[in-house]
Amino acid sequence: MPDKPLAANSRNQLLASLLKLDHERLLPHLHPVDLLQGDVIYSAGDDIKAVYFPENAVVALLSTLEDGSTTEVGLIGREGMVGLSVFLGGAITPERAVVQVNGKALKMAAADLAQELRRGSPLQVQLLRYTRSFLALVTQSVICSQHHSLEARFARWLMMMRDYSESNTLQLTHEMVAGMIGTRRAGVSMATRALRERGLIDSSRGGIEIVNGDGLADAACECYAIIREEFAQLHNSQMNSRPT
Amino acid sequence: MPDKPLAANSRNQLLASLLKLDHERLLPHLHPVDLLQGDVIYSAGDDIKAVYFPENAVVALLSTLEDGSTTEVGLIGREGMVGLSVFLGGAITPERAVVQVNGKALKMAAADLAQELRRGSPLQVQLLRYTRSFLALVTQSVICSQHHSLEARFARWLMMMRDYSESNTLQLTHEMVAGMIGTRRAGVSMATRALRERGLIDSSRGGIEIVNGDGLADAACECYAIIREEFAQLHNSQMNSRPT
DNA sequence: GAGATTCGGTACGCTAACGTACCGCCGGGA
DNA sequence: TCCCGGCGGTACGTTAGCGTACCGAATCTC
Repeated sequence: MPDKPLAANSRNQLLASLLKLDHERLLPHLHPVDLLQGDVIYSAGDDIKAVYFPENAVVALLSTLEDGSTTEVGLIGREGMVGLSVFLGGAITPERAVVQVNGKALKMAAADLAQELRRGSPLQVQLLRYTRSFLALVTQSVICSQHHSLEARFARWLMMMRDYSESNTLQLTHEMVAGMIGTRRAGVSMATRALRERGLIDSSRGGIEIVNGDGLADAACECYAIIREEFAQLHNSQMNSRPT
Repeated sequence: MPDKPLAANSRNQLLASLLKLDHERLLPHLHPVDLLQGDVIYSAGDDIKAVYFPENAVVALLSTLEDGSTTEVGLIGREGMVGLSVFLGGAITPERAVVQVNGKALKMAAADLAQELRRGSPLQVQLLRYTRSFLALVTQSVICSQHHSLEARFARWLMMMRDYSESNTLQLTHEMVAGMIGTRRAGVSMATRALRERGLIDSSRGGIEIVNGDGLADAACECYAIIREEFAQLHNSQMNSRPT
């Protein structure tokens, strides 16, 4: 099975898994947008006016507590959609969605998505599957943040960012990472040093480079492999239901 | 709006929200079963042969790590369904499901559920809504286990169990609680003592009694109120779409 | 009622991570 | 070119929670 997307198809796997017929019906409602790192797509409690199908952008869902501390509860990339709540029957989003990696996405009005789903679109089945994988991701994060060390979680997060962005070079400050994995900035600095001393990453001001992906995967907690497996299955099922 | 269920309706809110017509069509496929504390409904990786709509039973979803440590990632009661994965397009369950509180549930073959959904049942919409709330629950647990103290999480958990079981008396050992909130047994013992000294709970061998619910709610982290609110909304929407 | 088993209380040393703070450095803007 | 704000390195005291272990009490079994 070739990995090359059909010309008419989006690089977003959710959309790419649709039959050409369905995909073409959606096309007029899909508007390409550029997402820039730091862009806030939704704030907590926002009405969702549009959903986004990332093509090569990566978006993080952040949960915030009363005291201001935050933790990332999910990452969304090519395989999914930002704004799942709309699909699940809600109008507002409980979390902040922030762009982590620059890239393109296809924007669609929430109303258009609702309309498409009402007509019994195959997109429904794909979104259900994606919801399942996303739920698995969040679920794993619960036990991960309960039992795994900062360093192991950091390594997992770096690997996931690498997979999502398909790049070994990540532009981010320790402060941002701290907000993602839910710790202090100083903790990230120490974990960075530890991983650098093990020869797994290289770091500079505002950036981290992964120099030994395999090693970093070993340094990551088991959650990395589990989540990877879940999304590999999702990817397979998306590819299999794809037109030839 | 009376809280008294219609004679024909189940005490499970998901089912109760269906139109009489739809509900009656499902009836032949719904088999009452008694769930006993400790019963393992699914083990991790199991094929899901049946789903369960709890009426007054409470079921916990547990995630387990390689080293054997466990954490509860979700609770399911009257408002939902055990076996969401089936609805989300999966055949196997990633987590263990264990009965926490004795009670009745309605069992339905996975195949029957799939069939019902294929015919475009209103159950679909209800399950989507429930999925949304469940996802919110898991999401909140991520940030909770990252930032809140053992004692606060314990208090939250007790309050949630109280709400689900509608009883101030919970039968459970410290060991079991430890497996739920993902800590040591000894930690639960200490937290129990702390809450008892504050006059919020009473404890005996194999049991905990909540003597001051309001106080315990205060002792719980903010996550309790957030989740409660989410499920209150779900409950409202379930009641509103219910036949009169 | 004796013996076995489970359960809870408590203690000890230990470590990961916290909150905080200070400082030097790099890089962009005036 | 200088300055200033952001960023990262590092340190210090503190603490929550861990792993472990031991003991007595409650409960179950026969």
